[in-house]
Amino acid sequence: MVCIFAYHANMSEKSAASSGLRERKKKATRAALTEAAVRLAAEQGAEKVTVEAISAAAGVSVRTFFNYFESRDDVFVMTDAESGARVRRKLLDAPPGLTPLEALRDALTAELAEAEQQHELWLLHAEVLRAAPHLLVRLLGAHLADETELAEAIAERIRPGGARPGPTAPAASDEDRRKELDLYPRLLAAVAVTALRVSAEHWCARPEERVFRDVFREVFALLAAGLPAPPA
Amino acid sequence: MVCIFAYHANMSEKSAASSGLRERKKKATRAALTEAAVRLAAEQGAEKVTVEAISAAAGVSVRTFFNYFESRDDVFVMTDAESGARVRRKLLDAPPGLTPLEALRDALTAELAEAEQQHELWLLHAEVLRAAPHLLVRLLGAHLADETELAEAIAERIRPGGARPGPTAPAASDEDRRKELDLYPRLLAAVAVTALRVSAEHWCARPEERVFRDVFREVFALLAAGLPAPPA
DNA sequence: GCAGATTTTGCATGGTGTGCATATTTGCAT
DNA sequence: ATGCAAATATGCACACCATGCAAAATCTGC
Repeated sequence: MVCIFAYHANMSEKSAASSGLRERKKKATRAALTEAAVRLAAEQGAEKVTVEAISAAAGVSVRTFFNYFESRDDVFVMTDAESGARVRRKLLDAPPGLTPLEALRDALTAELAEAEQQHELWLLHAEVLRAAPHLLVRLLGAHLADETELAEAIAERIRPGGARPGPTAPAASDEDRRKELDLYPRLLAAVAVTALRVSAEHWCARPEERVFRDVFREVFALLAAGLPAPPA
Repeated sequence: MVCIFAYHANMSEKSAASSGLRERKKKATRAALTEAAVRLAAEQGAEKVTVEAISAAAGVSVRTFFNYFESRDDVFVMTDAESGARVRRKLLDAPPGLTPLEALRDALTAELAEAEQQHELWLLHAEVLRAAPHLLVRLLGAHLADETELAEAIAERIRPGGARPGPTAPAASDEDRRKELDLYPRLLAAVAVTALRVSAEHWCARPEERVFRDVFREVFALLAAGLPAPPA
């Protein structure tokens, strides 16, 4: 039950194509489990779905399920382990003329475009999460796990090379890395993740009214303007 | 396992002094359970603490534990059920000259001052949560539950009486209430909660450097300025 | 005190999660 | 192909989590 923050350790260990079949089979099993879980949850409600049912639907044993997911709830999170890394890469590669907030907005926009490919399952997933706030919290937790790394990328973009005012002791452990982070990168990362969530929630509540990108851009415009009171 | 979002239903039902001893005893039992849980967790790590141990330390049966908390993890959240209501009240009572962001900042500041009273246990709690990110996520979930209500209060402050542009169909259910909310109040509420969290995390990482209120005010200043890139 | 409501408790039951030993599958070199 | 080493899947045992139910203990108002 160490949990949430380590459940893609499997893939990241030697991720890059350590060997074809093994890697592919693991990805397939993992995908089968998540898809089975989401489809079952869409039918009968997330709380009614047991690990046994999911495992059976995916054609593996219950024990194998727990080899892939630390807990039952984790299977409903469905986070792409490499998504965070892509966003950070895009952030660092963005034109230097952009403000941090703009660069972050564009990086997230690009990532969202890629996520649109699994459209159908994604929507089903959203439906499940709406009915089970409990699981939505887990998803937030997954995003939270990426937050510190995103903050580090932001800090790197602002001050390439890592030069920072103040004491520059060499930081090794995770704990130390968190302490070394400035307030601004942490805040920007956290606010960006929040902005993404609010955009998603608001758009999900009225999907027909506007396309998602418009909501997303309005949110970032509000942030850039300092969250002014809207005109009466 | 319905969870997280309802675990203070007990007290809010008839909260206001339905009868002296009963109410006091319930509060005492609940407090004893949370305090026992936090102290045990501080000693041996949150994951090692069983419900049985907590119940024993608090002098009640295991079954009684589950009368107070929907799940084992909930005991570590330690959220004051009335805190959200106080913040909303303060927000609505704030001087009309303040911007929404300023009013929210002051309301939260005032609430934090009250929370300082349980200083010692609060710090112990922070220590436990740092070692168990899993539980920190639960706390975020608790805050998330307050978020929608906070957003409603913000909307009310902006437009007293609830007059909003667009279709004004009477909204009854919770689902409908969420749909009716504008983007701005939702965003402001979410960002404020996030700002609070980041402030707390940053301060906890370097408690000796600055007092908490200073960190908190800097965060809100950054938000009001539109999150500009910090000076090199 | 007493009747009625509330709370606590023990017990039974089923789902969740982990360690360990074993069987199977895969990668690789021969 | 064949055999060996590493990784993976599985079954089983066991502890913990969580809930429903009925009986006992406690509190409230009279």
